[in-house]
Amino acid sequence: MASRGRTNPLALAVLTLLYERPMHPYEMSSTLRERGKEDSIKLNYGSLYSVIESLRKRGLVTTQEVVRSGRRPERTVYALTAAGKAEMIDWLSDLVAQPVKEFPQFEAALSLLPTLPLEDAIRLLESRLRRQTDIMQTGDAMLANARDQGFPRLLLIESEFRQALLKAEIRYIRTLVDELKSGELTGVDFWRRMDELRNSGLPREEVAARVADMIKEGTTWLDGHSND
Amino acid sequence: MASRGRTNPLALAVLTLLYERPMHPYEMSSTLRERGKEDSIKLNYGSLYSVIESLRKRGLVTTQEVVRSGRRPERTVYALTAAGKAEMIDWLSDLVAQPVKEFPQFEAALSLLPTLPLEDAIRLLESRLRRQTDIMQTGDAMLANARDQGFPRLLLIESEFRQALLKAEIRYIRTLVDELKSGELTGVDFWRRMDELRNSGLPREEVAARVADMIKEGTTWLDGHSND
DNA sequence: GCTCAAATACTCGACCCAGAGTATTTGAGC
DNA sequence: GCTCAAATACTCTGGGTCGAGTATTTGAGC
Repeated sequence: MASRGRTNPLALAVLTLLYERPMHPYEMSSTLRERGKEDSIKLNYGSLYSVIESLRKRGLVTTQEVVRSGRRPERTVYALTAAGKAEMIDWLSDLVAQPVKEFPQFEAALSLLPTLPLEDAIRLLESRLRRQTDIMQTGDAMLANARDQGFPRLLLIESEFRQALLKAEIRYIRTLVDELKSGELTGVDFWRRMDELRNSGLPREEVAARVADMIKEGTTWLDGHSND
Repeated sequence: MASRGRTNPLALAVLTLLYERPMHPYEMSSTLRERGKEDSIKLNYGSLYSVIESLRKRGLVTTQEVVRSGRRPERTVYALTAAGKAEMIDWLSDLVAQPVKEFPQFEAALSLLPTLPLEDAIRLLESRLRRQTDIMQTGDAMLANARDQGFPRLLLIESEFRQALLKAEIRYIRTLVDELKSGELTGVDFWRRMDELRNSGLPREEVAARVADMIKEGTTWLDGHSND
């Protein structure tokens, strides 16, 4: 298995493009942009040229020819090798079938949320909700429009997927805000006491100690739930 | 706004830990692990030491003391500065309130899916569904168990959130598989014809041309839907 | 009191990536 | 036919990240 260097999905996109026909890097970037892939695959020039060079070193693509029109920079045209085609199929199949653990920033933020005062956290979450709702509506409008134009849904599944996740996110946060406000989420009472402690300028070590205690009180639940 | 160098959320986690009390790096990593944060914030030693060094350079933490017990390596204890506390609050607030565009690998995979033969794609998606379902059940069991132990839900919101997204993902893929099988998703008919073309060893350029045509036929729908 | 695995505590180098910078050419509008 | 913005086509550098490697110490079990 040549599963080294499967970090940047942009490299996979390059392989799929060269599966269609030989291309030079700049053309790859414009094609990806035209097809709307830059919404799903992070694309920037620096990375593009360096992933292509790394594919070449690994023997997955070859430089087919170097053309020059006028005094423009040379355009190096790349083509897919047999190994490249195999790697493309293997990598893509893997991405489809194997869920990989990812670390969305907002999940990190949630895990640190009680560091902020409760009231602030609620305000910030509500502000996020408004923005998310805007994004969701724009996306839905775009999809509806595309459908009306007769654009095949097959080429929009990644956007539909993103919208589905976005909606789930919104639903979860809405519920969370409600439960924070009503205090029905267990631990919120404690959060309130923590905020009071922090406000009434007690020695920070005292506060820290109590906080640590409260967090500790129940860490026995930690058992293996690995996924790779 | 000192919003440079807000790349790795691990740095934010470090700031929140030092907000509780001074610590040395290894203790930070064990604390994060104990509290189950490594599920939500990617943690590895190499990054830990380098993000701390970068925080120090930016004046957000200071080295408080260097202790040595026995002939063990020295432990450098770090503390939060005033600027560090401000940055922590600002950064965390930002993460909570501002949705950031991310690029999950599976979304990339979906956007390239029609590169694979239809039947293979379906098989792979079904295989993913099985794995996702397993992960989901493990997660639900873990959450139920924690709740039974009296563990405060407040400290589990990031896991609840992850489960909510996972379930949405499963729902979407289930529907997608159904629609691929029934052919009710527009464009699947075209996918089938593409597969036939590729199978009946026609000149690759011929195939490529027809594929490109089909993809092009409808790219006018592309209008701005930016979010940053 | 000996052994060996696990925990403690970090270091290092190779690779990867982002984004600003560079230089030319085309083409729309006056 | 001149100008200037947009498109074409990359290059370079600095910083970030990963994961394997190193070296000591504790402690459980025989």
